[in-house]
Amino acid sequence: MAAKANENTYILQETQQISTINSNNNPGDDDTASQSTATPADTKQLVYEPNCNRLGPTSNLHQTGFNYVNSIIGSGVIGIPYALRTGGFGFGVVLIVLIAVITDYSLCILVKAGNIVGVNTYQTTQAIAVPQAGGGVSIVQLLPNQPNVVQSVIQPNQQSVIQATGGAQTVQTVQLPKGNVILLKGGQQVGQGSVIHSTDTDTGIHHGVQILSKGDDGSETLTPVIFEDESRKRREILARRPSYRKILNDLSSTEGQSVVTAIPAEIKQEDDERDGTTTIQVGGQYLKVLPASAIQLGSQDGTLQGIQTLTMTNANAGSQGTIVQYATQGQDGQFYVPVTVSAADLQAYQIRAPSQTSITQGVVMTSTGGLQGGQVVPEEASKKRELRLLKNREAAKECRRKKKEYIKCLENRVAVLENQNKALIEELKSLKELYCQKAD
DNA sequence: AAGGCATAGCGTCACGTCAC
DNA sequence: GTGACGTGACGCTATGCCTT
Repeated sequence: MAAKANENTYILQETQQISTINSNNNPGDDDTASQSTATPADTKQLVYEPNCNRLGPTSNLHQTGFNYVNSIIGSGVIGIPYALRTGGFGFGVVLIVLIAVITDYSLCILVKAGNIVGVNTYQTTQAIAVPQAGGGVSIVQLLPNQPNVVQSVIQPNQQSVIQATGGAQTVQTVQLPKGNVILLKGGQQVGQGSVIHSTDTDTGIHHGVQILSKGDDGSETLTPVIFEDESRKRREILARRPSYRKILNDLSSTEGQSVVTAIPAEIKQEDDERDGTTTIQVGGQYLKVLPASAIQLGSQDGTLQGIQTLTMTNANAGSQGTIVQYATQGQDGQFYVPVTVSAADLQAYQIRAPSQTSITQGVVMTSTGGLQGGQVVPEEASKKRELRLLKNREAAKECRRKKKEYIKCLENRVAVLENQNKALIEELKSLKELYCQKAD
């Protein structure tokens, strides 16, 4: 996809927070790039992020000026980040090159000390940065192989303009106010997952960069740019296998939800308003307390069908009740028998088996901790294993439930962000129209 | 109706993490 | 070090949908 001539507009909005770009994660890289450590002797170096979302490789640096960046070819269209050490500037800033592949063309964004200083779209881009007295890159020339030239005048912390002349894929106007939204027009595309290496050592705050691409058909896509350190954090989080309990606890705390805690340490109780039953937590498990009247051994039609095992384990040394687990051909489950129920009473406890299951295997009842109703007393090892399996079974259920809830949360968040993106696009539209009117 | 396929849910195992 | 817990991975089963 070739960018149409004179139809490229880049607008940055809001304060770009990238003030120091500190690359890392490059195997073998000494990772010393910073504003204070880079020296003119430093070789300009692209630092490759092996784990970043990127396509293609090819970056070659030239000692003169900026760097030489080959475009990355790929129909997938993806942002490709490289951090630069640019000691050649004499003041040791670290720059970023973000390449957004546009099929055969690339978008090159150079970020210096809080400002994006150069934007270009060429198949191959070569840039020269000229430092100015007082610090900062004030003039940037992007010199592609083709006769396209982009010149920019960058003033630190001020709106800057880059202009280009000539060539079929000329960038005509690049505006760089304090901002972080890049608007592309003229059929350009920027893929998801673009990454910018950044570390704001002063504030630690990163504002998301979003790239708005406008297609030939008028469609617009706003693409968030993921900062490298955010990406790294995400990878770290993923590597640590986050606990959905923690996630959901966070969600619960933010959403004002609470957990019942007014029950003694070992057993927590809460009432389920949905079905009127009571749920207790025993050693981390959540079990439903069933009154004798509610428990019937046998299906609704009175036949014993489907239950293969009925296991009773006393998780609390017989002082607080017994966990009863039943296994059927179709569905397993468990419930909690309070301590007030005697062994004789237990005879009255019956399992309300799922209606779709059938009981033909007989019932095996085992118990520990004083209840003598069982027919088989398992050995210690098998008892422990049974308990472990029981707990793990419940834990797996809980984990899956939380995972589903978490995924729903993410989906909701996606919907919210999509709406926000739409709103931002509309805002950009209106601002752009306003700007054009004033320009006229 | 039968078979194939995709999907969801479950139980279990293995492993990492954490608290003690 | 050890046990408890959470979670990914794997295999199995049930269910629904589609095709033949």
